[in-house]
Amino acid sequence: MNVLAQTEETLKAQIHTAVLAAELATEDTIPDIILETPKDKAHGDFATNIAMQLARIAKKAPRQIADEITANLDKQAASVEKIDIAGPGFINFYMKQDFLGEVIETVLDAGDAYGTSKDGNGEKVQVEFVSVNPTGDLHLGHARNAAFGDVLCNLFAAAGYEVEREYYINDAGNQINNLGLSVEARYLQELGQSVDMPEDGYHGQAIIDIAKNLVKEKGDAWAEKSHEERLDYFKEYGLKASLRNIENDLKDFRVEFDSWFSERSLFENDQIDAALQVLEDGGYTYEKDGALWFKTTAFGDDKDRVLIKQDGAYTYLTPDIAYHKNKLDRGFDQIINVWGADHHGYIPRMGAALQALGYPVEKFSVKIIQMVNLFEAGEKVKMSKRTGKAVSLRELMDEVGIDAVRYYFVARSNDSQLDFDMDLAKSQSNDNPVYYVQYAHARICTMLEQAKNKGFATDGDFDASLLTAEKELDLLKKVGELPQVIAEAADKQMPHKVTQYVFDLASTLHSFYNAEKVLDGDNPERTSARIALMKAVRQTLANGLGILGVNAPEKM
RNA sequence: GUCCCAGUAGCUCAGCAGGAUAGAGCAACAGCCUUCUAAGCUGUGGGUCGCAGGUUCGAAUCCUGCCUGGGACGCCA
Repeated sequence: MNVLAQTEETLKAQIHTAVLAAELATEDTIPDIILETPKDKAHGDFATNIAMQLARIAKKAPRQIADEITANLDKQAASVEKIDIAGPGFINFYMKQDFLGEVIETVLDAGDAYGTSKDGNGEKVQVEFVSVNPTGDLHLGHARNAAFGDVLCNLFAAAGYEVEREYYINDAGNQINNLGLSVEARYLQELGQSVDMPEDGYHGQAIIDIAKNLVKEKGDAWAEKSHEERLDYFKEYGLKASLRNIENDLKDFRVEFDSWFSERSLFENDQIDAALQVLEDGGYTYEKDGALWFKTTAFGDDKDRVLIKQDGAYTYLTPDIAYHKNKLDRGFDQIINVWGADHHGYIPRMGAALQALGYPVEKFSVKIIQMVNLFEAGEKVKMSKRTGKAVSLRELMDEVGIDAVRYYFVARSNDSQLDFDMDLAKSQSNDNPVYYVQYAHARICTMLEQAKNKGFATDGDFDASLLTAEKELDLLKKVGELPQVIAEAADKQMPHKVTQYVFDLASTLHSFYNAEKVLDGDNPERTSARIALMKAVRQTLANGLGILGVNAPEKM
């Protein structure tokens, strides 16, 4: 299945055996053999630093150790052509030329499944992301969260985890009241009344649109009703409309959730009181100043947190504790939350809660997505809920394009802040690296089309050993890396590794394309091999882009 | 004051479970289209890896302290 990994495993095992045979270490003292792919091709196909690591154990000079290892290595069994000892004691392995020969067949046989693995062992992972309050449009920052979360889930799925995407709907808090008030104000304004927006109102365009719709559907019927009656209705109406907008926007952004979890359902099922009871029974709560407190300091938090306020209402934390309890009770091996940087301070108290409830805290983790800074006309735009001034996901999709936005947001580490230059994204969208990658895919598709038109066989047998040009070997090696890239990106939860990989592969393809001709009537056998190579690269690019949720076009 | 993230080329960022001369894109400069898509390729220039210590055969990577920028420290959500 995974040619490269198999080759590496065999080589590692042979090195292991050689070290023992040379009596440089024992089964107990031998370190893990680490193989790396040298950055410089002059250093071979694989390299290991084992000789340096053994220096202490064997009490010999690294280069001497390296000599002894190579003398004891079964080159034949490891498919090694040549060995060099270099630098301070690196052992460089040059593999027999055909070690990459099976790559193409492996890729073509696996098709869309190439790159996937079973590393995750079917472990059940749940990722909760976006979870924006249903009080307006999704904006720039949410888009980053959505792209990251979605690609992370794709990665988990590809790496053999069982993954579920969940959106937590905050439909029970104060903000729903504010939503109702905001819709009410906009509604009355639509009807020509001069009404101020509430202090904590939501000023975005989304609420205005909702109010317009209300007027269209119901006319001024609700202006006559009592404020209380109206508010009740507007809250529900606003909530439903907002959720519909959010779901639509996300769907168009190619993000679909398996589960939408309502905060209210926790109230309705008494799950909050149940969670509180467990905390109380554990002796983790106390009353002070007319409020109920949670001793999060017992688990390393800065200060204790209020669970029930003086006025008898829950704080935000309380239902959230019940929510996370609910998640773990659903039997996930891992629950991952994707949060904005402004929520990072919330992690210790959530961790505290889960510990107090008796869950292993390792099952819970949070990925923090750093802020997105918006630049327009060279100036940083301050985003604020109050003014509603922010670029929405919808605008981004319309003006920049879905592929470009998704790619852009997962091109960087989630730990780094991100500058988003709206003018650049709009005006120079052709400079976006996503097109570079897509172009590589389209280029291959054109070649394959040409091959058909010119009468070359595109499905026949081929001899992979004819692929000996430097650029061909580069491509084979790169293509062979995908399974490890996906496995590592999933394991480290770093989607941007895939973005980088796909870019590198595209670069290798473009370089090959400019150096070698694929369709050559004078050399039909090599042409067949190259066509097969192109098909493998195309598949690999498509699979990588698939993980990113970016289209792989056949023409550009 | 405490906590989190970042500080690497002119700009935006990779690299950080320690390893060989620190990489890419953009920008700059010089080349490459009668030949499968030039949204491409090839080459050149450009770096005290924030600063100072420490750990070791070896540190951009690990530890400590400091500096700078951003974020968080609510009986808001």
